[in-house]
Amino acid sequence: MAREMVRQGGRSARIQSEVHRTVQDLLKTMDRSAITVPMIAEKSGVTPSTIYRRWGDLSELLADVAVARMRPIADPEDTGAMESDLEAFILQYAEEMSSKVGRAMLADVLGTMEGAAAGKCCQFTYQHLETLRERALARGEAGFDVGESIDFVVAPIVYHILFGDRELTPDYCRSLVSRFF
Amino acid sequence: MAREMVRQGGRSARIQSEVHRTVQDLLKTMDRSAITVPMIAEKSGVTPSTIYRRWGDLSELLADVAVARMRPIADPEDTGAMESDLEAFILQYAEEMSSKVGRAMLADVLGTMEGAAAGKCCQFTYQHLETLRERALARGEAGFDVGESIDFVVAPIVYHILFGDRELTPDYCRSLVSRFF
DNA sequence: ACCTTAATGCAATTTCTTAGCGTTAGGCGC
DNA sequence: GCGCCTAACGCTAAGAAATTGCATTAAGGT
Repeated sequence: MAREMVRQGGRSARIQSEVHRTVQDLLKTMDRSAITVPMIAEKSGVTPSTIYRRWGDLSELLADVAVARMRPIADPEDTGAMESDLEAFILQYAEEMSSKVGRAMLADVLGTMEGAAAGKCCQFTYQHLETLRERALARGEAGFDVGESIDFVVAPIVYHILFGDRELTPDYCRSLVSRFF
Repeated sequence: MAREMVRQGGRSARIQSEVHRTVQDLLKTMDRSAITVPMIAEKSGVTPSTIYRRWGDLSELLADVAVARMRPIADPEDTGAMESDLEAFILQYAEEMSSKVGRAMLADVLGTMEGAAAGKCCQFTYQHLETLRERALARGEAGFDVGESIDFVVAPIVYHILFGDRELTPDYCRSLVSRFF
């Protein structure tokens, strides 16, 4: 579910954004395990059956909301040099994702194998890295392999966030970046 | 929930293993999203309330089962040399985890932040790697840093499994290992 | 402006979850 | 071994959530 809307204007869109907003509000206020569909329905002024029909179940709705929140609004900061660009991006990425809401979003996105939630969300970081790479090339720098940067830098960060087996200090993140180059 | 049992013999243990077995059976037969607590209860001859009391909810039960399945039964194979040891271990790890049930287990384990499911399961791979390291040292080889091996080899594999953004070929896994050394 | 139909609302039904209470059976001291 | 204590279970009823059919609303195209 969580289908692409066939009708993307008017009431349908209004309900989608209303539901999304309500979910985000609730995520701030309470624990995710306490959130229910009827609860979201009431707070957003929509009947539960509408939510079930459009999103299938709670986990898919949460995944949908998480993906929407992860969707980038701006390109990563331009610091003037490739390595510092990547470092800045990674530090921000690590901070966002390791926060309480960030981990919740990751869990929501990975929690449902249905839909392309995980795929979409990993595309976002891929695109950002691609932007950094092109920017580097435009400057005349050597550039870097985006796939390898994911293996060397992004993957370890995500791993440690998910399994909670290591503190994600800025120093550690920086060491990942410098190890990559 | 999914607490360590206070009483670990007799009926309680029998029920636990019966429920676990039933869950594993169901996972083979049907999609995870179709499995319900009452369903497990009936097939295992246990009342639903018992399951809810012991495990809290379905996701925690699934996580518990997944951790139990991931718990290693034997040390990794001894191939005679450190690099081939690690390669063999990683190839098996990648194959197990990228399978349908493997991905489901990962999702289950990561799906619940309650309990230490994720922590336990990442400890298993840590211990295996530590075994390989000690084995290497006993042979007089240089050994390797377990944490770094996770960053360089395990993390990329897990990342690509979870986000489904890349085919996990044996060649790719081998390249991760050789890149690490 | 009208027509078609996707999408929603409502309500009844089914299914799942929770909680109280009595019963069973480990584990422990004797 | 024998009996006590209580963790853990089964049963049942109440409560909450999920599903489904049918009527209604409102996009989007003609």
